[in-house]
Amino acid sequence: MKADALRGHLDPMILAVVEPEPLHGYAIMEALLERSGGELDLPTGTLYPALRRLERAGYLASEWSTVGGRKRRTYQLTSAGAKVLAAGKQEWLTFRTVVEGVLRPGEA
Amino acid sequence: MKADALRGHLDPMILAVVEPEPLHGYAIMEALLERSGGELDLPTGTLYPALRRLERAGYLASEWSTVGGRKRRTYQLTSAGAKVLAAGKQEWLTFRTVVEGVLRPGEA
DNA sequence: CCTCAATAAGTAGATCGGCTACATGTCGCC
DNA sequence: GGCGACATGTAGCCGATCTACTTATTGAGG
Repeated sequence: MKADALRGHLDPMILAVVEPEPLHGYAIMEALLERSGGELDLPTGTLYPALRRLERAGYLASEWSTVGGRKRRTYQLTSAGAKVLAAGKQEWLTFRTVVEGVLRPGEA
Repeated sequence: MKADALRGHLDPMILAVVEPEPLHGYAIMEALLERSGGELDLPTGTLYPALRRLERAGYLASEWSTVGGRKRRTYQLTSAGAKVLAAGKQEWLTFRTVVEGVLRPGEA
């Protein structure tokens, strides 16, 4: 999967995995990997800046903790983040309709 | 629809609209607009550079003509372009599976 | 004991595609 | 004459994602 296909779609995906329960960065990586069937293996240089961006935007809130001697920063969805996530899901449906309307992917 | 959501998805869409018949730039814009239900209104500053990029890459071939005093550059899909288009359609299906696996868009 | 993989979080800098804004010119209609 | 649709193009900005790097702890295996 090409790198820049992700552009603009990553944010809602991150918000989606922290929706059911707060997770720390590394766990978010693993959750994305699992939910995508192993396709979405984000480099840390993508994920961590993205998390900070989403926190600055007010869509995530973070808290430090220490588990087994390792420091974790756990992120949870804010109410603003929940709204953005819902909007993102709608936008995805629109985007999908647009692409498939143009691509007609059935026509191999 | 956010601007950079298009990243990496525009190329196959352009190739798709010239697949059935060669079209000139302006007609490609209109075709994309129509096939997308009015959602995909590309600025010329996006489309024309993209066309040149696709031609440089060998996926499109162009030819000038004049119709009603207006100069047109008509693009047609090359065989290399057809392969890339087919691959792009497959990649789209993968991408869609990944996003929906993570997003679970049904869960509003 | 030492090394290496996994866990955990981060930064600096490059890349590049789509964007805004601008430039050029024709045609047909009012 | 002027305006909107037709038609093509360039210059330069923006910013999300990437590569490559750094730091640090824990636990397993030799």
